[in-house]
Amino acid sequence: MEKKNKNMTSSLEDYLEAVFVLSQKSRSVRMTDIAEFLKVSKPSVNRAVNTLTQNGFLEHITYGDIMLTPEGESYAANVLHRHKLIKRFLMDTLKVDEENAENDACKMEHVMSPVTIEKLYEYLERQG
Amino acid sequence: MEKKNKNMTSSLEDYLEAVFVLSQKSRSVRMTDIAEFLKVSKPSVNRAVNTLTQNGFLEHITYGDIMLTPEGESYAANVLHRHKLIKRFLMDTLKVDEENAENDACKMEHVMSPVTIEKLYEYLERQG
DNA sequence: AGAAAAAGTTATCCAATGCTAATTTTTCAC
DNA sequence: GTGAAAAATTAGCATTGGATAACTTTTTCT
Repeated sequence: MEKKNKNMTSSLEDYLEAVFVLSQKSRSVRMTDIAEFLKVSKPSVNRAVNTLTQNGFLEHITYGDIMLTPEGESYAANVLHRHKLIKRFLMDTLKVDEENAENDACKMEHVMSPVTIEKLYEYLERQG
Repeated sequence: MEKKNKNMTSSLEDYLEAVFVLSQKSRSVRMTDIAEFLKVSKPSVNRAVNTLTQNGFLEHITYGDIMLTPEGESYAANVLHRHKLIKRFLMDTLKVDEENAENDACKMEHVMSPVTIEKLYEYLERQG
C-alpha cells in the first residue's frame, strides 16, 4: 500500500538512466545534454523530464537544472545495474562485440524481469 | 534494393508469431483464436492482421481465414526460433522458472540483434 | 548594456497500439 | 429457411512517444 504505480516505460527509464549517467560526468544536467545523449529532440526531453518530475524521480527548475531525487537516483542506479550486467554477459560470455552489446543491453534492460536479472547475476558470479 | 522496409514492430511480430503457432495446431486461423491467444481485443487483432496483410506477411479473406504467406511463414519461424533459443537459455543456463522464462523470452525476442542471437545459438551449442 | 546565440518551452502533429461500442456478416440450431 | 449467436469489422477514443515550428528565457560576446 506504500507503493504508488509510477508507470515507468522503457522510454522513461532511458531518460532517467541518461540523467544518472550525465550526473556522474558533470555537476549540472541540462535538457540539451540529454537530447544529445539520447539523440532525440529537445521537446521530447522536455516532456519526459516533466513526466519524471511529476512522478517524483526528478527535480527540475524551469529553465534551470535537472536533478535526480533520491527515489530517481535509486531507480536509475538499478536500471544501470541491469544494463551493465547484461552488457557484461553479452561481451564476456557470448562474445558479442562492444557496439552490439551496448545496443542490445539498452533494449534488454527494460524487458527482463527482476527474477531473470537476479539469475543472470548469480550466473556471472559463478563464472567469476 | 530488393528488400522493402516492412517496419515490423514488437507488436506485429507477436501477432505474426501467434498466427504461426496457431497454424500448427489447426488448419484455419481466425481472428478470435488470435485474440484469445494474445489476450487482446478482436478489433486490435483485426487491425494488426490488416497491417500484416498489407505488408505481405499474411493473406486474409474478409470475414474468412487468415494464412501466412511464404514470407510471413519464414519471418514467423525466425521469431519463434529466437523465442525458443532464449527460453532454453533462460531455463537451462540461468535456471529461471518456466513461467518467467516464457514471459521474458516473449519480450527479449523482439529486441536482441541478429548478431547476438547467433552468438547465443553458438553458446548453447558449445554447452550441448 | 544590447544584440545574437543558445537553451528551454509550448503548441501541434503524427503514428502505433491498446480499448469499447456499434454495426455487419457468417454460422448454426431448430 | 429463419432467427439467434458468434465472429468480424468499423468507427472512434485514449495514451505514448517521437517530431517540427514558433515563441520565450537565459546566456554570451563585444
